[in-house]
Amino acid sequence: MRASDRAYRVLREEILDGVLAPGTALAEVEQANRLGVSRTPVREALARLEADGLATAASPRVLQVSELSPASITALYELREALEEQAARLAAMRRDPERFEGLRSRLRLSPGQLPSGDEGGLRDYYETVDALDAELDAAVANPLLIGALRNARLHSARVRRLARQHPERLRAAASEHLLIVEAIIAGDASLAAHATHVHLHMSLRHALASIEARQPDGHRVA
Amino acid sequence: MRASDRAYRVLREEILDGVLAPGTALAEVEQANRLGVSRTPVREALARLEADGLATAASPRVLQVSELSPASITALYELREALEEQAARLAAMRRDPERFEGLRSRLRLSPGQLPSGDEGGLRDYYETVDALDAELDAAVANPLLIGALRNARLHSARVRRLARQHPERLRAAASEHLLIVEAIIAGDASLAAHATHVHLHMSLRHALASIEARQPDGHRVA
DNA sequence: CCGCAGCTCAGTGTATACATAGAAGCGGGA
DNA sequence: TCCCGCTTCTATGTATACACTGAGCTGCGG
Repeated sequence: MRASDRAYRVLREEILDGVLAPGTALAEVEQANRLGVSRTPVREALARLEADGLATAASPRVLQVSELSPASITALYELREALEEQAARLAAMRRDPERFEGLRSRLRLSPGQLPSGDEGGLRDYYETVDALDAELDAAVANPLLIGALRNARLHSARVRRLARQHPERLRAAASEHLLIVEAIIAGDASLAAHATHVHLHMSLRHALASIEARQPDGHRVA
Repeated sequence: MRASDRAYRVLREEILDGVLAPGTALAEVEQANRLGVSRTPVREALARLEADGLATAASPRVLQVSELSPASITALYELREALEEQAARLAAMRRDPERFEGLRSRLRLSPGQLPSGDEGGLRDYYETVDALDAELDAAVANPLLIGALRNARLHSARVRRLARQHPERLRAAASEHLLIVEAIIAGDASLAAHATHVHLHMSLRHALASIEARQPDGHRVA
């Protein structure tokens, strides 16, 4: 694999996981030394991160890890609303019903598996959600829309790892996802879109509450 | 200005204008020689173009100017629907009404100025549309959404320059825009979104018809 | 003591040299 | 004549050298 790709993935993962906290300066030489490659691939990786919105140019010469504030999370959900409702609509219109049946089964089982509390159930659930995303992409069959969705998912993953996930919320999310999948299988575009809206609304509410609970003063998250 | 920025802008403009036709290979050395800079800034420019979706990696080593087919135009409009309806909704909710009044006046005058047929009226109209985009961005106040919108506008500009613009269509577009602006001033989010939907529908229909008329066999546009 | 000018230097922006891999063309053999 | 394999060569990927700008510090003058 190319060194620039590795640099990009490492940096991206570190930003998503919070290892590189918001506001951290991303200097070319420093990261090049740390990652054991030259400035050239690092430079390319940083450019990609900036294009993704995970890094922001604070001034012409300094690049920082993007802030993750309640405001920016709300903004993310406004974008997701636009993209995911459209995706759900189009998927319901274009899907091959059979391809979503496996997901329906898995989501029906999820509520029972999640309260177990072990790590396995949670990772399994996220794999199901990822599979749903993949099927949505396949059904939507719109490269531009998929590209925008992918970027939004990047930021979503960051929020997901910041917000503490309670089992009860995950169970609710699973049933929300189930409704979306059922609407898609039924070819009900309107229901798919509205169910997506509901899911995003609940998800945002939970994310904000979870972060607020963790950092009551709001100072540690700028 | 940085050489990489210049390279990016030149290449972008050439792609939008069709000087670099869809399918054209974008080789680093070739473009570097042509633009009079080294490979380094060209490399950065090409990476940005690929991130924009204006260039596509045909194989791991060859980058090409993206195709512009009826299918990809339809896909673009599906993305614009999602983004611009959301933007219109949010703008209607958050706008400072006074900032849109100038646009309203200009759009009311547009139909009378456009039939003149001269280049000035047309350029003036596009400036009005650009100003509308800028006011929308300001009102929406959502960096992520604005970023996605900007990218969609890039592709829209490409379609606009490909499709022949009849004065009658531009007059209709102006009145569609006027309705959107009036809805935003009135704070009517639902109307703003629906008016945007209508505008995009008419615009897509016109664009497809215009391209079909120009290239009946569909061979020159892959 | 404070403010400004000049300097130093760290870090980016660009150019270029080197490494490498993929593709195309050529030659030999069946 | 066709196919396979080798070679060569071109274009990308990476490293590094050089250029330059902007920020911060220091020292002088008021």
